[in-house]
Amino acid sequence: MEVAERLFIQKGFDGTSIRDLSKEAGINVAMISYYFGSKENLLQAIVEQKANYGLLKSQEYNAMLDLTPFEKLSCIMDYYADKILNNQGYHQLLHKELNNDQRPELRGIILGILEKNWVEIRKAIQEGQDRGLFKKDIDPTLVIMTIFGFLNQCTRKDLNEKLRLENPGKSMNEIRDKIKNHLSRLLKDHLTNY
Amino acid sequence: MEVAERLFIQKGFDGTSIRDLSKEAGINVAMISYYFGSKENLLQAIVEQKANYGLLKSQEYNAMLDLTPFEKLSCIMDYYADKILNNQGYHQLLHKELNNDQRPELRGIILGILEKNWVEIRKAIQEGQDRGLFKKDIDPTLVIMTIFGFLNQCTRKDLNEKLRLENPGKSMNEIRDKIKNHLSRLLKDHLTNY
Amino acid sequence: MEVAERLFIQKGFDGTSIRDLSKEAGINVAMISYYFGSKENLLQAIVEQKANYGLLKSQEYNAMLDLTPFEKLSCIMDYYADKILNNQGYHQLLHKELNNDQRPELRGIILGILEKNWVEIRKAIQEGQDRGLFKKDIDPTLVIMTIFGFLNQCTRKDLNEKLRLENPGKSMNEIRDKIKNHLSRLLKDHLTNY
Amino acid sequence: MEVAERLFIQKGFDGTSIRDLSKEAGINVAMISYYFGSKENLLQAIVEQKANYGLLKSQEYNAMLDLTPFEKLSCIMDYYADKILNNQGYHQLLHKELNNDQRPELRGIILGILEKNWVEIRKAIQEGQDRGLFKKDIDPTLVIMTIFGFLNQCTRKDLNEKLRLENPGKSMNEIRDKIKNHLSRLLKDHLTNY
DNA sequence: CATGAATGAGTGTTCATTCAT
DNA sequence: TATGAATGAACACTCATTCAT
Repeated sequence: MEVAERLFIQKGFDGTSIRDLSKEAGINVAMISYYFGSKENLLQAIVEQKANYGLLKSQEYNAMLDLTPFEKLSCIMDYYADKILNNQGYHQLLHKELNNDQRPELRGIILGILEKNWVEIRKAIQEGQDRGLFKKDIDPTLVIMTIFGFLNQCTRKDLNEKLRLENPGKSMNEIRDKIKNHLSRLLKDHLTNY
Repeated sequence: MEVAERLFIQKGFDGTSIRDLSKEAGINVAMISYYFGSKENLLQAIVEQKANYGLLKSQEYNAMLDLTPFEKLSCIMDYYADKILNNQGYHQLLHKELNNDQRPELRGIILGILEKNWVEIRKAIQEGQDRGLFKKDIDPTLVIMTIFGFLNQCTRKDLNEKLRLENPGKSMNEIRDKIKNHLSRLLKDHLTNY
Repeated sequence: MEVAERLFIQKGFDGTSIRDLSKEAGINVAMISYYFGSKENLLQAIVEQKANYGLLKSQEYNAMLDLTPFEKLSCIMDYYADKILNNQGYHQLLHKELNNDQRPELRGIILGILEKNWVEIRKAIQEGQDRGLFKKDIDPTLVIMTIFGFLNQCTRKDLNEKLRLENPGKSMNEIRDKIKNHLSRLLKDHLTNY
Repeated sequence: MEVAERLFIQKGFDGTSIRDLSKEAGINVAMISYYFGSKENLLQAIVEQKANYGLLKSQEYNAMLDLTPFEKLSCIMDYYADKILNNQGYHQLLHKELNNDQRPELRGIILGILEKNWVEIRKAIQEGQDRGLFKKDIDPTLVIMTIFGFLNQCTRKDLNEKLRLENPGKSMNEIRDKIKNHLSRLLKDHLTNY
């Protein structure tokens, strides 16, 4: 499944044959059908395996209760940033399948996965707005799109490379912190009544 | 080529056979190889045809000379927003191929296309920073990633739908204005020294 | 289709691969799917091509009007005997598929073909019975089963061989006449009030 | 083996996979190879198990010594009729494999089985001819082909159904008696010098 | 004795492309 | 310029069988 995830991203689902997969994984071609039933099921299995990768565990969320809305939002964003940046390939896979009409069932699953991620962030934003700490005339949906749109860009290999080149001497962790800080500051500027 | 663009997005490049294309376009299967040489060349032709779609024409840019950096940035963003939102399918196609290792030549072309879009925005941001109107401790790259990341999200069909549902009674143009306003305000908040 | 008919009999439909067919027919493996859509359609095409092989042409039947019922029956039987003995392979193919639950549509077609053959014979028998020339206490269905059952046996390769060995010096035509005479005499003995 | 017999008739030997068999029989896929060595051996085992199903036991035959040749023939035919009608599936299986060139060894076995059935009938016919009770100018082979050809037709599912519909209210046993009577009367008409 | 895992060979079908016309 | 016919290669998948346990 690890091999498949990688190849599906590199060559696309339809562009990857089970012979490619079996050769790369060092297994027999029949094994994919044997274990997963079909190539398509393999893709679905990959997606579902990490389905809950970004869902905040309830205890983590409860621990945030005494934080300000912005701190909370910032925490959650950091959380998702880490999750996405640690699973860049998987995340790209999700988005590659997202617009594909050929596999509507899988599409539904992916939409469900992504939707979950939205909920927590939306809650935090709306709490801030309700408590008068965030501007009220801001559409949370557009904000969330901004967040995930930005994190999405961070999974692009060429931009990863660009960031690395533009920040010579910085470790991947430092770059990652930069990304998180950017997001945090961006939203502070945008949401809060300074 | 229009049919191909549509099908390549709906079903992916490898998921679309030239028989699908020829049937949908009402032409002979041999025509694609005949005119384009190969299916891959067809894809490349599609990409290259619109290659310069987002490049500001020089006269448009010159007309901006007397604008403030932020007005200039805002203009350019509006310009790209329109271009991208009017060519959502094409834009998705670019990003689908962007991570595909199978067609490195095409990948290079796409990177070139996207890079052009960056340049103008980067110039405007840096001008603002140089003239002390924008905060200096902001990384333009991250800002540009934010902009295009957000516009990218706007090409997702499911999010198009979500926006439509969340803004009942609003026309597509009004929603588009909302998107542009969000971008403009987001960057004003983030970049300028209020 | 000739090659397919032969191989389907020799090795069975499922026992014959399209690679067998293409090699034997000297064509490309893709041609069967190309022309017939599928291997199953090929089988169906073979069956349907000869579908009316045994149907008496109306003018032939009209010419029989002045014959006695038994002469008429005898004529028809001779007719079918020739048709079946000239298409032994095809006839075996029909019976091989007749009990196969896997291809119900084809089964229906075959039943229709065989049914047509019954009608004319039944008519002749019943005419004889109505005119008091044939015994009335005989079930036409069992008689027809006897006729086709016997002709069916005649298509067995091993029995063909046995008949040839038991009738040394006789040509295939002479053996065929013997078969027809047997049928004719058998039914005369059985049906007529001597 | 019972399951296999049924499926081999329904779907053909090549059309039945050992997975079909194992699922239907509720056993492990490896069991067939384990017990029978191969799928082909399973088929052979099925055929051989009932190989002697139609062979008159010697004591039964001896009891016939004081019967007339026609009574004897009639007895034997009744005997075979019962055997075949009680094992319609098996009988069909034999005939399906009879023309299959793929498994010559099995073919030989089947020919041997069917041949045994011929011998007793031929003996009875020839005894009648020798004793001047049956017409001498009749070819026993054609008579036997008529008998087994007819009984063969009786194993066709569609004709079973047809007979049932044409004889409403009659039990299967009554229909079976009708079949036997037909055969008996047919041969009396044909063979004896009334 | 029995089986789940595994495999190489083979299945029918579809592929992008070529070519004579 | 345009196309129907044809093809070799590749496709996802299923096959009967083997083998360690």
